[in-house]
Amino acid sequence: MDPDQPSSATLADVARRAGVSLATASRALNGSVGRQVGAALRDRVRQAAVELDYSPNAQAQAMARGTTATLGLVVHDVADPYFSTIASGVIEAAAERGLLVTVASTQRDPGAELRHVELLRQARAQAVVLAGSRIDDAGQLDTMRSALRAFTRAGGRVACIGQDVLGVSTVVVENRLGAAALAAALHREGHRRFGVLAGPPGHLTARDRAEGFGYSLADLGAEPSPEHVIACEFSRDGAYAATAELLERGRPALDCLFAVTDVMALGALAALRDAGLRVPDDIGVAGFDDISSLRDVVPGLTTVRLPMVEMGAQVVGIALDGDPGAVRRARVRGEIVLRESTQRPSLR
Amino acid sequence: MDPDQPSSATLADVARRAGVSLATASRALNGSVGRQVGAALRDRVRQAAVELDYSPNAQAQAMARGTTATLGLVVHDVADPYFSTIASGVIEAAAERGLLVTVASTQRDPGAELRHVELLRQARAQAVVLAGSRIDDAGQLDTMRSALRAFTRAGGRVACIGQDVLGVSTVVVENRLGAAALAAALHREGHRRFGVLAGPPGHLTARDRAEGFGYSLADLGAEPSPEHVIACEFSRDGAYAATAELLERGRPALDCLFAVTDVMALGALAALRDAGLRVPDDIGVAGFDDISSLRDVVPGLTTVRLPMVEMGAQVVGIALDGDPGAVRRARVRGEIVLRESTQRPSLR
DNA sequence: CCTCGGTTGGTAAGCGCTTTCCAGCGTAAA
DNA sequence: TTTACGCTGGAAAGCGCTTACCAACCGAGG
Repeated sequence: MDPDQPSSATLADVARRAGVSLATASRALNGSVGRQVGAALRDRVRQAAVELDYSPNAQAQAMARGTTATLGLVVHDVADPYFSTIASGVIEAAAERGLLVTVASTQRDPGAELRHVELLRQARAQAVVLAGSRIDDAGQLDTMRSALRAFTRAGGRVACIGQDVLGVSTVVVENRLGAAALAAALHREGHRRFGVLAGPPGHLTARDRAEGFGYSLADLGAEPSPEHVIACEFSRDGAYAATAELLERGRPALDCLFAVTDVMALGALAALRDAGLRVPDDIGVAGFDDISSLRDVVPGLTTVRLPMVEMGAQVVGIALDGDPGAVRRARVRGEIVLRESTQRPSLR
Repeated sequence: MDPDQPSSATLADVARRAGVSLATASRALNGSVGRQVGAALRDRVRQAAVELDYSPNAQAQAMARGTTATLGLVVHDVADPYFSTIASGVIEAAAERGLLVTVASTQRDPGAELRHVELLRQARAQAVVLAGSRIDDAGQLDTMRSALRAFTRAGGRVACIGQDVLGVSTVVVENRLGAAALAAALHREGHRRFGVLAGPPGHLTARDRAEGFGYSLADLGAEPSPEHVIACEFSRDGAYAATAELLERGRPALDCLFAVTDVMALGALAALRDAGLRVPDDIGVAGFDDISSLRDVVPGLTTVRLPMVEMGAQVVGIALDGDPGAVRRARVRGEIVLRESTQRPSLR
């Protein structure tokens, strides 16, 4: 209790004060399995612990027990509502299991992602959860695979949300199906001429969504023309720029623009607005994800709803439950949400 | 390298393989200060480490060194863009210092907040950062104060973002000033009759903003009438309900509605829209925070911009730098951002 | 040639816990 | 009464590192 000695009481202090052995103190406070401590001693130990304001050293416990109470979450960007919502689900599910979550935000830098997996290995996290699209780059995928293998070899568990390309347990997001269903729904509403803000070329999530959308339209005989499928950065600004460029190349006769994320759709909306086009009257816009804080935008954004909180909770289960070696998979499908942004009066 | 023995190589393994002592291996890999290891031995050790895919056990290092590389962040709700943006700043600044960030989301439960501070103490985190408004409850504040004191007594550092009421280092958000300036700006634009969606009664951030707004208006002779200052939940839905209720009580002759956060302003906008009122033509709406993903909403939301990423970075500095005992303070002011949501044509 | 300071490597003592193993004890079974 | 067994408490061996402290050994200065 010495105020200027910055270190807390140890179990040994507690044991001494309670007049018992270290073993008894440990058992009284953290009750190892199959062992009882006499009521009198137990209370004396607890009392001593309170008096000394004892706080067990989690590092020491981890060492002795050989296991930590940590789960690592690696996302591309916590500030992005998609990831922060997933993080929310992960943190909640982890808390229910008594785990603390270490969050790393890589800003889409594959190197940083790798470094964080290694850091989490050093931290001996029980599991690492990778959220965020993979990139189509064999080298990078390989490096990540071996980093993850090293992690599991050390006894850790791994799971990811997104594409099933790493050979680990995965919450597979049915991006292609969702985008295809969206395309079909829009087609059903009368849209025929589509533009696609397709995101970066190698970005698997972006690609799956763009391709699923395109394939579905092709089946319906309304495949978007290649010059209306444009790559862009995976962000609001990227979509804004791409949309602006599209408009500059002469106003295309499009019914609807599909952006592979809601955030990008927002950028498209802004660009269209700045160009003097009205949505949905002049052109429709659809997104993907159904970010909750964006549900109130006007016009209401047609999108594919992903249960992000549940996905976060689910990936924790997939990572932690079941056989350590087993590779488990869960699939989540998006739900089409049609709102005003695609309700073109002229198509009614 | 035994594949079915799930535990990684230890420093001892590395030392053995390199044919050196534990001490030398440790020094070669993590170079303790003021000690050199001969080049030949050093390389042999590094080589052995690579061959064994050695990964230092962070828990063991923490024990031996007496310090961890962890920072704890406690927020009310990671899914809320305000907090996730702050988290982004915190995580980035922490990463620059080689710290991993453990994020806890309390869902606004003061008990959970307390429990997490205790968990972070057990984890011997270098610092804990508390983001999120305090509640005006002497008992709760006291409990938190003593939890934080216990944390610092154990050698940890503490800082928070928001109100300076816990006696710890704080990034003080000038909510009153910001709200007052916003009120003045709106008054200057011609608004006179204001309504305020004031959030929950004890919520200090909500209160500061609502009061700052009201006081400023009082100075200008335009104090909102008490029945137009309504308490509500600190959420989109809370604001929606409150706005709807306000409208039900007979459509008030208001120029402008001030919601104490952007997210609440969104709820207000939705309620007004559902009631058939146009913004800004029939009534203006202003928020607070300037959430970036909301910058594209239509009508553009007048608000007070808070540099949330910077605040996150700053609170890390405040927590970690300088004298351990010192209580430091930084102040951040909001910047008024006038957009269309308050540009009432009739007031021009 | 001997001593001395500066290096570099090794030995071993922790860091704060958990848990195995053992001893002592009271009670039930024989 | 003796043997056995179930309980409870303690001693001590780690868990995987870091870091005094110590012992060689180097070349340099006396």
